[in-house]
This record gives sequence, structure tokens and C-alpha cells, in this order.
Amino acid sequence: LDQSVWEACAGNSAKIPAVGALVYYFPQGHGEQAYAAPDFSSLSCERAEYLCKVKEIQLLASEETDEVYSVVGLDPWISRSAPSPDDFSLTEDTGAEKSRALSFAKILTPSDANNGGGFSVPRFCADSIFPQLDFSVEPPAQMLNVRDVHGKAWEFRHIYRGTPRRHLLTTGWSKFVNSKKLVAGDSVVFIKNKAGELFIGLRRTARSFGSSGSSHAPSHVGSPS
Amino acid sequence: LDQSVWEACAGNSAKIPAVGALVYYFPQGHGEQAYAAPDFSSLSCERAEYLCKVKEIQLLASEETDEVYSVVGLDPWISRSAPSPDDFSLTEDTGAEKSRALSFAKILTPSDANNGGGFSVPRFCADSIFPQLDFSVEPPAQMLNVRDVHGKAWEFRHIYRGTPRRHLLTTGWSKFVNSKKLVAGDSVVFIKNKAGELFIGLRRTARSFGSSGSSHAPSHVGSPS
DNA sequence: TTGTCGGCCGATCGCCGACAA
DNA sequence: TTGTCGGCGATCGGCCGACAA
Repeated sequence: LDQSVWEACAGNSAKIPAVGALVYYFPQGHGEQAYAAPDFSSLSCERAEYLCKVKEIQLLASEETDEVYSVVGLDPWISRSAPSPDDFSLTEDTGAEKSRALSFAKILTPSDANNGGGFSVPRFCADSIFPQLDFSVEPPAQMLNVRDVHGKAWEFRHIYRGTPRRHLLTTGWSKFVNSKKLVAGDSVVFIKNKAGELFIGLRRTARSFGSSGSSHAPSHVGSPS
Repeated sequence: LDQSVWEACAGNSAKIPAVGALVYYFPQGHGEQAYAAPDFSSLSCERAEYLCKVKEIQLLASEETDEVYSVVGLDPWISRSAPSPDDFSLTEDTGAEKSRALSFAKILTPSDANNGGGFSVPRFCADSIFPQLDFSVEPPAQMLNVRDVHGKAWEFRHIYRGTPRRHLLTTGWSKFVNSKKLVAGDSVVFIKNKAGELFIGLRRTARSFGSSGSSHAPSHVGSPS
């Protein structure tokens, strides 16, 4: 999973520490948020927080829901000298904005998520993310080839039509909605990387529990997406 | 799961020993037929077979495939005296045939399993299992309420029509076929218990492996169905 | 600019008798 | 008696512009 795509799916509020950065690990918070109770048996003493050094970062996506998450490997850090504030502020160098992929997120309306319907493409998304349409033909239309976070290819018909004119995704859209089990309130993220390739990521709304369908969050420590 | 329904689904060739009966347990056969390798670490010595006494019998049905199977609990049996032949021939007392439910099995034809089609009901099945139709109305038809091995209710329209006249299941049948993923060659078993309630069980043909869909048999010792 | 609606057209589903094995 | 076929009517999916927020 490409880092720029992962970041676009996770959103701007998700910050990932750099490998080698110092962070605080809170066992209680880990236990409260993890789906399966973590194994704390190797902890030598009970403390509220542990100063750690980031050993490894994995950027992953759920096979089931397409939601992105990260696995952060930590080493306990024994302070010989007082840590410098800079040690805490290290974040992954994404090339100072310039290598970041261009992305656009939209919350699905009932019309977007309805079976019978297509997807209303906000103008900014069509202009900045999608390839330019050929407006010399009527109606202007093209097939979009996009990949989800697992690398699976999807094809959508992108057309500019109606009165007033607007951008729409039609053919291929409902198959995507059904396959991903999207509902109104979920978000889709369209991403264009530096090579011009298109990706589509998902964010899910909080679901009502108690239904038979169970979508389990991974039991790892993860940064919120 | 009612025993008479289980027996009808399993078929006449499936014989179950009675609790208390003596049986031979073959570890090698168990290992060869089980999906997951059994844990033989508690076996004190290596022998080809072990004389055992049946401690418990569970009659079960696969959640995934509706196929019935049994879990047989065994205790090692130390022979103080030579076992009598009668000890081996004990089978579950089903009330000497008289309490056994009436059942009829049919292998699905391509027409039965096709999406567009209904189910051709053999005359014997309609006459002996289904409730009598009211032939004074044209066409004679009724709704059948049946339960699968999990107790889930299904409804089929049973109609007597066509030239020449024949019994058919129409409305509701294709939903059942799709939901159970039935294909030509699979069998359905219609069962009427003593109370007149209808049940429907399944037997699957040997599937070609290697497909992405994996249907795992339970890893227990079971009697073949 | 874009969310929702009703219209409408084509594809599919599924019920039917004809016919033959 | 019952398996398969083609016909055909009902239903559904999904593309469309109209219109209003």
C-alpha cells in the first residue's frame, strides 16, 4: 500500500511518528481500544505510560472494510539523558507536502448510495483529480480505471451531462457500492498519485451494532484514521 | 435437530451406535479423514485400533452446507471379560421403524437447479409427503411451509399444472437454490415428521476443489451421510 | 452547484404449456 | 411420468433530464 494513498485515506488528522521517534505508550488506552485484550504479561512493572522508541511502522488496510490502520512497533526507551523535545516531534517525512498525492473525499448522499443511482461528482473533484474530459464530443464521457487499497481494479463511467450540466459516475458505480457494502454517510476518497494513477479509498460511518454482520477492528495499536 | 430429521438427511446407510455400545476407534483413519490433524498426544501407546465404549452422541448439521454429521464421544474400554457380540451391535433405538419420519430424496436435475426454473416434484413425493392439494379448484395449488436443518423457515408454492399435469414447486424455490448454493447433482430431502411438519435437508455432490470457495468439513469423527 | 425525483428503456427473473424421452 | 425448451409478462436495475435547494 503506497504511503501517499494510505495518508489520503486516513485523512489529514492522522499523524504517524517517524521510525526512531520517541512516543509515550499507554497500556490502559491500548486495552480500552483494542478489540482483543493485549497481552501485558511481559510488562515488568505497572505504570501509566512508558516512554518508547518507534521501531517499525506498518501501513495497512482492512481486507474486510478497506479502512486503513497502522501497526506501530515500540521498544522501551531507557533515558540515560533527558530526551530533547525534537525527539518527540519527528513525523514521517512525506517530502514536505510536495510528494503528497492529490485527494478528494465526499460523504455519500442517499442518492449516491442508492442502488438505482450513480454518483454525483463534485466539480472540484472532477477538475482536479479525474483526467480532463474531451468536451468536443457530446456528451463528454470517459472510462475511469481506479484501484482500491488492495490493488483491485474498478472501472467507472464518468460522464458530464444533464441540465444543468454536472459530472456523474454511472456504469460500474453501483457494483462498487454493493461490493463494498457502502451506505449513505460513508465516505469515498479519490486519490491521484504523482504518476497520475487513480485510487479510491473508503471511510465508514459509525455503524449500529447488534446486527448479525460483525466488522471487527484489528486488535493492534493503531493511529486513528 | 430432531433425530428423525437427522436420520432422513443422513440416509439409510448411515448407522449410529447407541450410547454404551462398544466400537473400534482407528486413529489412522481418523487422521486421514479429519480436516485438521487430531491431537494424539494423550494416546499412551501406538496401536492400530482401540476398543472403546460410546459415551455420547451429538447429531449436528453444518451451518455452512446444511450437511448433517455426528460427533461421537468415546471412552477407552479395558476388557475384563471378553465382550459379547451384542455389545457391538447396539444401535440407536429409533422405535423399530414406526417413529421414523417419512422422507423422499431427489437428485437435482439441471432444470431444478437453474435459476430460471422451478422444481419438478416426483409424484410419489407429492402424494406421500406434501399435504393433499384441493383438486376442486383450478389450478390446484398451495403454499408449503418447510424448515431446514437449522430451523429456518422457507415457503414454496406447490402447484399441479401443465400438460400433462405434474407437481411443481415455483415461487420461493429459486431463492432457496441461490441461498443454499445448490447445483445440479446435489440432493434435496423432503421430510414429514409424525406431527405432519415439513422439513428440507440437503446432500451435496463431491465438489471440485481448487476454487476460491472453500467448504471445510468439520474436523470431528463423523458418520458418513 | 448538486441532491432528489419520476420517467423510461432494456435486461433479467421466473411462470407457463408444449413436447419428447 | 418428468426433463428441457422457448415464449412472454412482470419486475428490477440503472441511465436520463427536470427541477429545486
